[in-house]
Amino acid sequence: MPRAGLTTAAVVDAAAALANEIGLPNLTLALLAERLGVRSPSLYRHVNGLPELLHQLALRGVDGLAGAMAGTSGLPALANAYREYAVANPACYAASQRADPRLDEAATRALAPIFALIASYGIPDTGRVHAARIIRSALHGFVSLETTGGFGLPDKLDDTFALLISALETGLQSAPEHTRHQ
Amino acid sequence: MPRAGLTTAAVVDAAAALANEIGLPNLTLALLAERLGVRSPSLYRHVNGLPELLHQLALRGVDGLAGAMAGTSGLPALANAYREYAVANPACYAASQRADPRLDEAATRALAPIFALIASYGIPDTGRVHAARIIRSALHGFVSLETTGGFGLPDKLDDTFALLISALETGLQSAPEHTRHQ
DNA sequence: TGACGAAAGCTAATGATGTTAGCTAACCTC
DNA sequence: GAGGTTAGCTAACATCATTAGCTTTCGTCA
Repeated sequence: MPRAGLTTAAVVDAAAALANEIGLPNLTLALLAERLGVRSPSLYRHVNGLPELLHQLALRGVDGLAGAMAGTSGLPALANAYREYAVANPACYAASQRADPRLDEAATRALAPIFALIASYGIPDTGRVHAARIIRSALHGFVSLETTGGFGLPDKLDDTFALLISALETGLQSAPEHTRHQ
Repeated sequence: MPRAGLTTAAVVDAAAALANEIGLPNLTLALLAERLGVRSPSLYRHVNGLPELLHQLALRGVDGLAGAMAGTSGLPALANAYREYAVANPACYAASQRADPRLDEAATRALAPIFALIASYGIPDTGRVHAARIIRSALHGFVSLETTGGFGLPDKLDDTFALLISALETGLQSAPEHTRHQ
């Protein structure tokens, strides 16, 4: 019997692809093993169980998001990069949204482009955390609803997203006055 | 052996309470049965399996959200009602966000207050679907991040939410011009 | 080239879960 | 108080994650 020649990276790759196809909640080690032409206990040579595999997918999601946003400049470019990554990798994106202390470091890195953007808006220090949360809320909310089919008909979603971005820009520019109030 | 005296409503109630405590993904029929002092097969007398139970929770979430928003007037009141319901019932809220054709009717009802609000903003017909999606994105994004612990420290989250609402109002008021473009 | 050791993948087995089938006894009704 | 309905039970099965331990492949080094 020939070997499958798996590696940790190959297993996580396959898991990401499979989860993106069938949805993260439907990802099972049994399915993944079948897809890889292997029995499920064999996966434990490369990945330390399902929770660990999910953590790897989450890491991939956070890093992928960070990489997608890293090169951008301006809110529209950043927002489009965020959305494109999430739509192309819905399972990794979903995995990355689970709270996990081991993700903190990568998450901070992923947030850097957002904070850089905020700084360029001239928002005072005291308002930056708020601004970052607002941007994340808008982007995550839209992307989450889009990838889970939460919007009814996906008609003209691109237009909605463009409007969301411009509303966000307008809203953020009006924010500094408010943030000084607290 | 005395009977537990369960009903469908009691089972769903307990499931909602339990799921709100331990998180929707951790809800299991075995745990629910234990909580109710009953063996898990007995639950099938009242609920047709786990998927059906999750559907009931989703229905509860949608209806609860609709009820919370129904009496409000103005975006801040609507937004606060939305957030309060979701924070108080995180599992039902999470369940309600799964795409499910059987939820469409209730979902449409739940969206009515949002469309009523939008109409009062004087946004033209062509922009209302966009505006509704934008409001849902902002609210769902914030609430989703809050309830899953997605924001790091929950410090001053109330302030962030207030700022999100005012940014949303500002952004929406600037939207009509854009919506006419399409 | 050939032996040796690490480790990839296997089978067997265990415990948790959801689910179905069928039994029994508690309750409601007449 | 008798009889039927049905709530809750036990037994059983399929699927899953996971562990233990065996086998055999493969790289390495004499």
